[in-house]
Amino acid sequence: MRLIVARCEVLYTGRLRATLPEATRLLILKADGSVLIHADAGGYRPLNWMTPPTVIDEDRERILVRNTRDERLEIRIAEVLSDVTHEMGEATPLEKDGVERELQAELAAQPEVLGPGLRLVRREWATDIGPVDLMCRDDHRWVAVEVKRIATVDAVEQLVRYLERIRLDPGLAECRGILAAQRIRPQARTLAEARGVACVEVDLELLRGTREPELTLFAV
Amino acid sequence: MRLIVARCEVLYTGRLRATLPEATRLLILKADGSVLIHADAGGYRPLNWMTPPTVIDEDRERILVRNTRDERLEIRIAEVLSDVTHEMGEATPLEKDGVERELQAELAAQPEVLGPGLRLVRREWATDIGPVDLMCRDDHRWVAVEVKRIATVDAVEQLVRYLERIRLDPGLAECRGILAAQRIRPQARTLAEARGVACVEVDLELLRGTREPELTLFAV
DNA sequence: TGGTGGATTTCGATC
DNA sequence: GATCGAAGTCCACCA
Repeated sequence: MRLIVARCEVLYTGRLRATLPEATRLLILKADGSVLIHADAGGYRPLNWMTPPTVIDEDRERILVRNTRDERLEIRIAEVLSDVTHEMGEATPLEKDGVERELQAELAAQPEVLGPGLRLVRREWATDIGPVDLMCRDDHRWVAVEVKRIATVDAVEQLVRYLERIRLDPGLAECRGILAAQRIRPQARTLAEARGVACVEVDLELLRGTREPELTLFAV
Repeated sequence: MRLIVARCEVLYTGRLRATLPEATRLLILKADGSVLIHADAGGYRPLNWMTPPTVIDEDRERILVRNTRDERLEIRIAEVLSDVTHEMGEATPLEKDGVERELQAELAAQPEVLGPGLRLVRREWATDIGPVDLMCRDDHRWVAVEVKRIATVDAVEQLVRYLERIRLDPGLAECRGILAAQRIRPQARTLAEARGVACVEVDLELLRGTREPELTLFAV
């Protein structure tokens, strides 16, 4: 990894055109061909960047980065303040503990929190336009469940599309829908009501807790 | 801006839990409180990060970053290979030339590419659920246009929602819809057809060119 | 401050 | 390779 601190001007053309007037910035050239340009503020996203694969041409005044899709990042160097290279060794991947995925797993394990008597029939129930997250039953009807971390109107419409398809099957014509999410936006709630879809807000921490009662019972 | 190259292990808890096993990485501590952890590969996105506002506690073995929403980034330092600070001065903002925005501007300037006789009435035509990108007319009817860079089924449904609202006005009851995009996904095209919405794929470079014909006529 | 929609979204799974 | 949905999405705009 090469780290350059330099006064520079930057021009990007590709999916859009963008220019950065001359200022001091950090340039990161990664081993895989990634090039990032960071200012000393502005959060986690670079001002400009180019993702691999790239070809990098460099001389004293300019670093030109190109990729295979006609995108072009030109860094015009006015003054180099620092230019160091570090060997970093191999990359170890990030391990994450789900989000929507985990929510879906918890709800699959305890569907009754979505409604009395609800039991799981299948996760990822296939329809011809894609899988519904959970297919369940209660004592009377089939229930299709769409799981989101944050549910917007899009989630409602996604579920409604699935329901349209599911109900084409005579045996599933009475299938109802539940939108389950950690958070349901007001517009989504309104649309869901209009479309006859039920909304359930669920608390992931709580779900985790109810599955391992011994952990919460003896917690201080 | 402070740049630290160190062997370290990282733990994030907040919206999810994530761990990074010990390896050599670049730590960036920005003046505004942003903290980024980058590997020597993997494109423009940090492995872990924290966006401002943050509180940073540091000692020899550990950097602990917290924000106001119970998120927590703990960097356990095994060995510091480099630790430098650079003054970067104030940030000059990135100037960009649209994307969807520019596409919308080009189509507003030459709506006839969307259909014969089409003329612009208003950009950002207000409805009670948000603005339609372009409202036009041809010789017979009103035409609502939704502009996207890439159009998915969501774009079709967004336009259909607008049309529902627009047609409530008796003078606009006959309004038709056009989905205009650089690229229209097959599913979007299918749904658009089912919903009676027209699709037009447009080429931004071509639009730019047709507006400045002298540039293309005399190009080598 | 919260909601909504765009992004050079990126990223991954799946077909 | 194309497509579709999720993301610690982030981010800006607007009420």
